[in-house]
Amino acid sequence: MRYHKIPDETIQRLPIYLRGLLLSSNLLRQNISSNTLANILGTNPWQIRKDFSYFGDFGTPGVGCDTKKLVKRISKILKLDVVHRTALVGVGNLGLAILKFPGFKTFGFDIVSAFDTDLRKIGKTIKNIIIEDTVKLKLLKKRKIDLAILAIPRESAQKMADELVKVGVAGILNFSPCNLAVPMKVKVITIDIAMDLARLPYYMSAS
Amino acid sequence: MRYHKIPDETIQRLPIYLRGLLLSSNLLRQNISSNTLANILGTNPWQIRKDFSYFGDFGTPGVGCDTKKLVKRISKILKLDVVHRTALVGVGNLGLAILKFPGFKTFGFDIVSAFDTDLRKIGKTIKNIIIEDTVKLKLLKKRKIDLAILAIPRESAQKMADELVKVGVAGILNFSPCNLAVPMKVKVITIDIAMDLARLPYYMSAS
DNA sequence: CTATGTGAATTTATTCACAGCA
DNA sequence: TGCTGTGAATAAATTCACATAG
Repeated sequence: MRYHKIPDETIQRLPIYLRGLLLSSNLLRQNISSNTLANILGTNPWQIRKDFSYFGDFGTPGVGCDTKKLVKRISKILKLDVVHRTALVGVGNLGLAILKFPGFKTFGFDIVSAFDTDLRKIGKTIKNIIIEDTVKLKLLKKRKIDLAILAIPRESAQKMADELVKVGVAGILNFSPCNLAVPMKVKVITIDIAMDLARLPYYMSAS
Repeated sequence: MRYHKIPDETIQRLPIYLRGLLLSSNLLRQNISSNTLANILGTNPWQIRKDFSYFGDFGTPGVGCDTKKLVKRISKILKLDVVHRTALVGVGNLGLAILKFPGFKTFGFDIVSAFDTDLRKIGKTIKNIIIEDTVKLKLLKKRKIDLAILAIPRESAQKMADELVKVGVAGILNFSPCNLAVPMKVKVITIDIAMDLARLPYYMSAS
């Protein structure tokens, strides 16, 4: 099954695998078995083997998979093998947390611009990035930024998304609790923290 | 199909439906059709109707579904019909954002305690909540808090999760980029922002 | 003897299409 | 006529079980 379309669910899991592999390779492990990886991630080995089977052989039976090779291959599939110049829109508490979070760089995301509407914030510098006025959003095109993180209140989210689309952004990570209507060619992934929290009680044992 | 186990995927979607319904009822709409709701949320009507069919009749053919009734029913299923006393562990940038975010209350989550290890933060008050030392985590039991939001660096996440389990927490919303090993009876939902961002480039059109 | 890779079997979810009700 | 609710049809994902390779 070497030549096969990778299912969407597999794509969803690849970043998790990548995380586990990087964690493991930090420990200077050269090879890893599906069992070990499953343990680290809290999944099962079959799933991992099946997922990997969609894009080629890595494993040596009896030994495991070459960690570095796997990392490279998965990064390539996810297009994380090139640096993605990213803009942050909305430098509130959440925006700040995102701006200061070191974990993005690991996966090739470089936040190079930050925007806000608040005059008190505009002009300030955080992590070597000057916060600029959102009216200057068209700078994104010049700066070759095609990815944006949207961390603003719901009320203005759709409007700002429209602006981002206009200046040529191809992907948006949206933290506003709402659906964003965008052209088909633009991909939006929404993280709605309250929604994830809202799933918890259902699964919690009666207390 | 009135008496039927609700599939997991449906449970995952219920909070989204709830969000849409609340949004819609804010507009003083009494009834809503699966088509309208699908438009708001960016899904399709069949899915919604199918999902709703697992737990009873709401709709009036030709008219739509009673918004209020639906909200009540979904809230009940997700156990969001009671207030959940919640603790925040880790008051960094992300923790602050969470603490100040008003959206949790809508779904019945009341953040009543906050903890940190940083001596400079302990004792400070934010939103009427005094930040306490994590060594006092056992207070959770006394305060009848069974739900925790964990917003701390990965290095200490597992250790803190162990503590939380010890003091009787039944659910954890985990923002650390790692799997948490917990007893089966405890439910963990992990939000790994970098992981979600890492899925974006794959879906972005070649730029 | 251990761990991979994958067809086949099973389970689960999505989509369709339409009967039936207001 | 418009919209619901749901069996049936389709599609997809997960799990199993085992042949195979080091």
